[in-house]
Amino acid sequence: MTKAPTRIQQRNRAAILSAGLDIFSQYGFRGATLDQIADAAGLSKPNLLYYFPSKEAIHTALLERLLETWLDPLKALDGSGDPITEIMGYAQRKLAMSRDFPRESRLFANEVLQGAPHIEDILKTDLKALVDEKAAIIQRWADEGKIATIDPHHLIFSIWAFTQHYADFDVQVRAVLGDKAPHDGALTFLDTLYAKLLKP
Amino acid sequence: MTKAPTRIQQRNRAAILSAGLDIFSQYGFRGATLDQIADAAGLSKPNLLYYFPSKEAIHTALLERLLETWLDPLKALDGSGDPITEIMGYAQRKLAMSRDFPRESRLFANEVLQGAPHIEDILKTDLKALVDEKAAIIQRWADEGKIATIDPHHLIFSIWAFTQHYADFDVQVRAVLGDKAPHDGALTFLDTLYAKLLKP
DNA sequence: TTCTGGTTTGACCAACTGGTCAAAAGAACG
DNA sequence: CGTTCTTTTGACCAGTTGGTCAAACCAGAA
Repeated sequence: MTKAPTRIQQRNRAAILSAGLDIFSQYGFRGATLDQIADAAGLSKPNLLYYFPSKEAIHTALLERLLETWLDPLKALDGSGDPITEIMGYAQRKLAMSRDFPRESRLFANEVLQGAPHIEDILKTDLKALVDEKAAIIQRWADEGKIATIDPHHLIFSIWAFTQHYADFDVQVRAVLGDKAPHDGALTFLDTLYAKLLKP
Repeated sequence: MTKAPTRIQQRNRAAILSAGLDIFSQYGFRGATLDQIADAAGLSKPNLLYYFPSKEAIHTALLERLLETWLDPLKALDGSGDPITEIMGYAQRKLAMSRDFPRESRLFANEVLQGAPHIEDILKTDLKALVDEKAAIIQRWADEGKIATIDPHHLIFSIWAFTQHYADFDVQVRAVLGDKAPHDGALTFLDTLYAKLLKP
């Protein structure tokens, strides 16, 4: 039976995960160093390795924690709800995640960009199953004439691409827009875009 | 006066740039190693450093070569052409680049994801100027009633996001779609999407 | 207070990193 | 052939990397 973690353990493990998220999301797995993470967490390197057995363990813990919540917005798409409302709601939730959890989005982007070495299996099983299930719902809505006829998979890709773009390419978006906060305009655009696309 | 490069120089520099593109686009600047690049180029590490003075020099050369052509599709957007045709043509050219030059797309994505340390200035000057210029054209078209009223900057972002998604998140797209070639469906979807969005 | 178990650290290590250099090995050309 | 210039390489280096370990430190229970 595993013992309950002490207060110190909780605090330090949390600090390490937060620091790891900062560093990994910025430099990718191979580009990040334990020294950087330890420094950002306010711990010495040996002390960091007292809480996590290896660099890989930190990265894995982060990815697992991320994947738990990453797919929630799509899971919440309800086949018995109003089609337009459901799909637009999904896109809006995804955009909100991009605004509220940009580091997580970039961690995921880094992982997938580099060939998804740690999560390829999950993508091929869990993610594919979830997407296929929701795509079938969207397809049914199209067949019933409740939304326009479009390819459900590419519809989902377009939502991923557009919403995550504001987190993953943040520097570029800011460089082009200047001071203006990007997310307000993004939300308006997103609403217009999918309203027009989905209208039967 | 600089001498003309020999055949060997041309061949080896090209091999190094191709190998560097492979490695940098997969691991990012910090994650890539000279040994990997040298190995992929079929050269020894000292020999590689005979052609490029440093790791950074290879990376810079790649980014410079990339930026020359990366913005061409947007530059080609013609303010005197037919609005719908011009914008849809731009999106199609971008999607074609994603299909034909996925490594370049991922090199760019890695750079921007990691905060664009080497090209932030270019983004803020050249890229911003180009985007602002084309956004003004699109805004004019909207004001003249030739296309629907939308935010031109976010329209451009959406085109970048959607088209590059197929190169940058290739592993994820393949994991979800299985065997099916993604680009055919993507092109059809893209055409439908922007036709509906832009129709006044 | 002592004892105990969790916590922290300095010193250390082998492997790898980007990069150097002198010397050897090829081309090119008369 | 010999000469000159380009190309390639093995040996090497200092700094960094992920990771280890014994010893020291500390919080709390008895």
